[in-house]
Amino acid sequence: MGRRRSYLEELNPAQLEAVRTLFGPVLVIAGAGSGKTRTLVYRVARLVEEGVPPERILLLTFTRKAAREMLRRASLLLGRSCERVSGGTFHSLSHQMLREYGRLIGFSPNFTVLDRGDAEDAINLLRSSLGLSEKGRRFPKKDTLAALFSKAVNQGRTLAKILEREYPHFFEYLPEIERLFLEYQRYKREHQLMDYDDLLLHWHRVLLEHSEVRAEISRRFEFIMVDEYQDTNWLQAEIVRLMAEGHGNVMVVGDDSQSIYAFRGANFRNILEFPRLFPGTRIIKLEENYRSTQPILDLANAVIERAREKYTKCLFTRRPGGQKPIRYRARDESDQSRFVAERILELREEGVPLSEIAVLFRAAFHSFDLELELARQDLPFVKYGGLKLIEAAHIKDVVAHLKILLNPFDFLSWHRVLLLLEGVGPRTAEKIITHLRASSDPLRALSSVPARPSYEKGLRRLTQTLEALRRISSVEERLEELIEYYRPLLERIYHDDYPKRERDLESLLSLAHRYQDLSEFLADLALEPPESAVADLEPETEKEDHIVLSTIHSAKGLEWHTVFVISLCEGRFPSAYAVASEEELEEERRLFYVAVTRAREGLYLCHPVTGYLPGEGRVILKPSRFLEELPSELWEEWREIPAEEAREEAASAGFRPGDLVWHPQFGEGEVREVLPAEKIRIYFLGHGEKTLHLKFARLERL
DNA sequence: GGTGACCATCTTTTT
DNA sequence: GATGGTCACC
Repeated sequence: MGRRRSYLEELNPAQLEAVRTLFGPVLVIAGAGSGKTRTLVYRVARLVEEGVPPERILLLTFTRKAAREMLRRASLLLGRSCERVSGGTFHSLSHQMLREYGRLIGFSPNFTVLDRGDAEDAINLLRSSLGLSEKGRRFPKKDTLAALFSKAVNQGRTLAKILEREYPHFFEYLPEIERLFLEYQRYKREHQLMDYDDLLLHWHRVLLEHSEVRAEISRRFEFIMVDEYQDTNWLQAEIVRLMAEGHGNVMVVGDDSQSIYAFRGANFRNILEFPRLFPGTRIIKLEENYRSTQPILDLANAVIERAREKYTKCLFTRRPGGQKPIRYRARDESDQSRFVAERILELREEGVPLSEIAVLFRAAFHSFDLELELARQDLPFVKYGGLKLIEAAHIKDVVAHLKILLNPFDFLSWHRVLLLLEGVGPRTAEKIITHLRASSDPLRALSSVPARPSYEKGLRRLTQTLEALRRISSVEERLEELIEYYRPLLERIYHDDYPKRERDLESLLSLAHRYQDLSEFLADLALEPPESAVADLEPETEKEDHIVLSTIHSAKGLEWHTVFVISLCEGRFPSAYAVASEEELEEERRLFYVAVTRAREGLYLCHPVTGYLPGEGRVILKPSRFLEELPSELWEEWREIPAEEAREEAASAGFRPGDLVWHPQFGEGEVREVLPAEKIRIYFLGHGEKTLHLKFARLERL
């Protein structure tokens, strides 16, 4: 009882209302840092406490990491039972449900999930077989086609409409593109394949067409909560509506100012539609910010104030004082890297743990230079976003074999696997596949494939390996055996850098360790890929103290003591691809808003004035318009003083007790005493007395 | 038909 | 830096 009292007392009135409203539809508009996660966590705890079986609560989050973190926190409040709460992403839930109910629309429980790369491969295959890739034609490439198809599904628009608006130069190919789209859908169905969009689409269809499933699901999940609702699309909203049809107990939480996934069909207006979808919705607004200091919040508010459309009000905080955001004008990218590394070293000196520092950027490749610098300085970091382990070609090779074991009709994977053999090219692979296709057991049929001498040996080795793998059940052992088989192929195909790639295979193996079930392993690889990028996937580093480098998209929902936003220049942020339309630009602005609201105490905004742009080489980079439009009283320019100059200046000018000074970290202070060995004791407002090195402290006289 | 070497191209963000 | 396309050669 005491525990319950105490946790409810920690909430403000709005949060409390959200936690206490258990029945009926609720929409929570939660500004950045307004204790949204805490509210969800407490509500889960509250439901469990009221006697709702945890597995009847469904918590839909943007990543599974987010779900796990929330359930962990709920467990701290109320004990282990909270971990049994059902949770995950829309995609993983749909996947799970389709394994159970997919039969109703003709899918075996062993269907294969295509990630983006797989989908592109399939499209490419069909594109050539339809004769659409003859040379001399400017027919769209596989990645464009995949993006196009995905948009059509996620935004619920026709191909013609999207082409007309966004790819007018391809409009002449509309009939062919439409044919390819149909062909792609047929191909997936025929081979028991689903891409990301199909997971949602098919689950939606099951719900729509089978009222008995809807009823069952409503009983199974009596309470539904959705986080980051501003980043859902119409299809996801529909899924929620249908799943909750029996009871209407749905709480969605979101912030329209943080909507950053329009490019994949998310629509922040979904938030406003919610009350229409669920009549009688209670709306609760969380506007008090518990995260950032006032100067950071002032800047954030200024960013979002310029947004064309916004629905939430200004955030306020009770954390006055603190250091103004600092803007740094770097000569070039390496100067920017040096600057960031130096500040990080200083912060560490001041006692800020590395895990409390993050560097954020618009696109994954913006941090390449910094990564080198951090490595030179021996500063440990983990990078999120960008090329993931699972996307590396050699990992996909290995995984394709596993997919075949699970779904022998996955001829897309067959294609990939066969191409690896020496002496087998696209034509031969297709010929072999035609043979396999005729059989009801393609794996078995492999041994009877008529083979030419040039590749007979390789084919036989593949056959034997697959046969052997079929008899093993442990995921880890299977993978070990498979890597044994694959290693010689790896060395032949990637002869330039195979040792590096071999290490990735080891990482994959260590991931497999946790799994008993192959289908689970493969599904997780596709739906919840390990977030960190290639090559730093050591489980040990997870616990170590390290800096986070992350794309802003991957940093959503997280916070740090100090945040650096780098490469804030035109063409990079906002991205050159996003300046064409007002809407895209608005999304870039919200992205910037998300970036700055990640910071609690310290915020650095960096922009190199020269750098490389694709195609043009080294050019002058203009500061990002998002920086330029900020009122100058909201930030301070970092004044770089070379260490030697600073020392001379300090020595010659000579600080005296009573002098007023300013320090970038601690703000305004008064000199108390000048100590030997270039040290100085200063009293800072709000920070107390500090002893600083004149050599390192960048003091300014006031 | 397959391979390997050379060239150009273009790099957003994610389930 | 990786991918795609083209070409010469086996």
